[in-house]
Amino acid sequence: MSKPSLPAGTRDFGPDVVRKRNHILDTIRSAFQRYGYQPLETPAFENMETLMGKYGEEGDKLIFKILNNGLDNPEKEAKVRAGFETVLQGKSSTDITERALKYDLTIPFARYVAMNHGQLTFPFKRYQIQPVWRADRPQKGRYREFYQCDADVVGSRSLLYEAELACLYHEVFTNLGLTGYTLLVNHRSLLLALADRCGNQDWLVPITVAIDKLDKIGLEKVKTELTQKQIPSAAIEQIEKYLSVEGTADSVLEQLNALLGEIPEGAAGIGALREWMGYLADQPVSFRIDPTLARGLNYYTGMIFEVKAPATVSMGSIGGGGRYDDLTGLFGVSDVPGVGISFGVDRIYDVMEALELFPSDIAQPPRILFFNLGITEGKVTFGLLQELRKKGIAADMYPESAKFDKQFKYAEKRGITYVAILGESELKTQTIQLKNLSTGTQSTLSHTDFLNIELS
RNA sequence: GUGGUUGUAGCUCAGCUGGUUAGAGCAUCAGAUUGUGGUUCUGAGGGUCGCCGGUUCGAACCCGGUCAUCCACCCCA
Repeated sequence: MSKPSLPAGTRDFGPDVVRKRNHILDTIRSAFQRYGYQPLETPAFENMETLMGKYGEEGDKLIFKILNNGLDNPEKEAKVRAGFETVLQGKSSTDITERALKYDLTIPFARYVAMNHGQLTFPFKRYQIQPVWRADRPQKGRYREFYQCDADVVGSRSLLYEAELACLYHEVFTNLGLTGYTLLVNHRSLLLALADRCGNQDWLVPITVAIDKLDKIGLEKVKTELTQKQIPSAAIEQIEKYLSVEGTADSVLEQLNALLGEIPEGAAGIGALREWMGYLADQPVSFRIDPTLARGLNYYTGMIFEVKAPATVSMGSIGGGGRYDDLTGLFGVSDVPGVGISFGVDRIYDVMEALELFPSDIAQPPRILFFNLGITEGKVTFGLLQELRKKGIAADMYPESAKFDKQFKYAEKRGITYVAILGESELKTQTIQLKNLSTGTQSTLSHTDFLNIELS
């Protein structure tokens, strides 16, 4: 029997961790509800065709596939062998795997909307807090099973929603005490306009992939990568101009206007950002327009968001989102535009742990531990224990008669402040001793007085 | 998927150029102390040195493989 172990990239969450996670999840959930989003849950796994091809080529590789049952059925042997050949060629075959674990919450949501669009009232706002799975190689801040918290609204093109989602980010991170975050925004149309300016809109993907790395690898390496991707040098000059844009939001938009304003997509993107900023003018939301922000998921078409953790913790992005014009079109229902954001709870947890942002009173041990001093005494003690529990006071009792030393130490380890002692002599006098472990004070009380006590 | 790091007690780690019986701190258990904890003292239990093979008179240590781990790249929350 080998030692038990966990699959790579997964974790158990002990009591302390769950409490802290719940603190984050509760903060997010209550904000979602205040903004009028409704809860939704979808299955852990979906049909393969629901997920495949939605996240790009890289994404497909990272989808966890579930092996079909009954592959040993002799009647299916030919099919299974053919399917296996397909898999060996690096493709996927539903003859081997027809289901896969969900990779994010957005695509399953799109599937849900496509299946239920007849019943839904638009604009439909939903939030969803569930685990997702990625067959990535784990490393810092990257897990194979992690939670996403998404808020999306479908059925409207109004930029009011982009504005409210920015407020939502601000509210959640402020309530968590994570004030050092940065909200980066951009508009896909600007990137499209840049590709156009360079001479070919098909260059959108290679250009965005390269410039997205600017702050990581520097301008020279970005230019090298663009050259390698056969982007002509005249185009790279344009890109370099685009990348040099910086400053306040207004100044960035002005510079972009000079660069891309003549191109319809450019004008549209700049206009959208201006309108969005108008809604936020009197809101406490802070953000930065980052023309290099691209985001990998290829279904985004409008504004895109990314939340960066404070630079001191090197954690990369702890949230992201954007507008997609036609996500449900992938499932045969067109004309349902949407916009949404996501919180990466596991990374937020890591960041808050690193910055020591969790409140210290997050542990909730029972208030009182009843000592166990024998079966006869225990009967009375158990009765009092249940009375306290009925009154809503968290209390616990030591399971068997043991030395005081042991019972005291147990109370301390669990962080319990009060112990209640009912032994032979208290049994006779129908009293109980209540001791406060942090002050050391102790008093003898009648049972009724004890049950009415106000704990400090 | 590619490259590297590290695997020694429940946890964090020592362990010399290969040399008798592999250590420490914390944790656990017991006692000092049979109805009053935190501190202290004493003692005990706990290890196939990740696993498999090789070199050697001899391997925790050197070599090969393998598994796990963490980190970086790719990509991403």
